[in-house]
Amino acid sequence: MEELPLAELPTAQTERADAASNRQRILTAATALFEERGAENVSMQDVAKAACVGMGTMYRRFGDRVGLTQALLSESHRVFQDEMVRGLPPLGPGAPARERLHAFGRGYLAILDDHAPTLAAAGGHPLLAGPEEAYRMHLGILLRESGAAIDVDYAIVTLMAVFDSRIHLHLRRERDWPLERVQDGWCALVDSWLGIPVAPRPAQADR
Amino acid sequence: MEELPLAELPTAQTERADAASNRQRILTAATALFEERGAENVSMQDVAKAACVGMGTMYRRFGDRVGLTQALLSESHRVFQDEMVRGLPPLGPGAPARERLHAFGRGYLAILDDHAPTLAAAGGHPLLAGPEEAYRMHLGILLRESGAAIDVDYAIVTLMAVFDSRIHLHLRRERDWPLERVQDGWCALVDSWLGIPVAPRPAQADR
DNA sequence: GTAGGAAGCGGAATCCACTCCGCTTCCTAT
DNA sequence: ATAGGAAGCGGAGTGGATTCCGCTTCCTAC
Repeated sequence: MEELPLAELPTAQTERADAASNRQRILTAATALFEERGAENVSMQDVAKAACVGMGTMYRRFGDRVGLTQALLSESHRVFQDEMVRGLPPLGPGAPARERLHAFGRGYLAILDDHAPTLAAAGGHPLLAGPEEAYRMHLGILLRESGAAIDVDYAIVTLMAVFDSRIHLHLRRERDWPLERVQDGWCALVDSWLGIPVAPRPAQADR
Repeated sequence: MEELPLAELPTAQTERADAASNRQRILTAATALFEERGAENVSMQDVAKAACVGMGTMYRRFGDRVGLTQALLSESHRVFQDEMVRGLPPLGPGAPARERLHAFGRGYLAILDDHAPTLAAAGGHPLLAGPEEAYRMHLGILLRESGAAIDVDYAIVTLMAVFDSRIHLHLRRERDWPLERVQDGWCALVDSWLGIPVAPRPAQADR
């Protein structure tokens, strides 16, 4: 079956005890602060101070702000990726490629919807940064499975480009689109790539 | 015919003489520095110093780094937008919507290809920042003209999302895609949205 | 139990984008 | 010509991410 690298939790193992405790302290502090004031009003200093830790520690652990943010989100992603690979259809194996793609998009966008502000404050991009490799792969497998005669890698780019947190926020906040419209749009994009004529507009074909 | 707001050049008129000369000085200095060292190695300070101008002036004039960058590119865009609205087919009026869309994408990507590093250093996004309104509108008109039964606004988002400079750089540099592959991909995306079956892969149907 | 060195730590220093504000320069209306 | 005030100016100041590096703490091998 599919062999995807799950978002790896940095299980201690090679990690020194004090380091592990610091990581935890930082994550806890960051979660609390982000929730309390919104990520865009929290500086790395703030987190360090709240965690009683120096800047060096934060950066040794997480690399940069994007890294910290991703670590914060990794739990959601681990769960989601697990459902993707091992869960029930339509997200998990068993359903036809198109259904799985739709389920994936709706799920991913739902998660993104929760975290877009935090992500936007950090500035990363899903297509480019780290742990989303698994998603690219998943999409690739399903698109190929569907048999459409397309440049699959480019299709993946288009499918993930709209996962940009800034774009998502723009649609949701500036333009006031309901999440469902974004999700429907994404599913329509999938259908386009698969060469499926035109879901005759929301007769609620799926979901 | 189409009524698009061209990228307005800040024609003096209301602008004081000293201000105009400073603007020019800044643009010249920025162009030179960006070319010389690459935009990512040039700070706003550097530009101000080279232009013999204070920071206040730079920011009064251009708002922020994205603004400065856009001003630098505005000439290319003005020309391109003019061709779009008044030029010859297939980019200009006269050709069928699909041809015009393809020509638009190829042209836009060609420009982006020249300026992606500069844009990436500034951090803006075409979908979100300023003068690209005209492009959104243009795409909207053509997509509607084509008669496809789609969520045109969402389609526009997908079409412009891949104009992100970071994504473009990623494809061109990290993945080493030739520009033409990106352009072909974009045209295929258009065709998908238009419900055009599958250009049987590069038999060079258009361009 | 302990020495040694790798891994980790703290926080000051650096680099930058962007803001603030008192001073200066245009340009227009007299 | 020229006064008045709006528009513009410079550059120090602010806040935040990220880096640097000398010091400390683990933990392993004896």
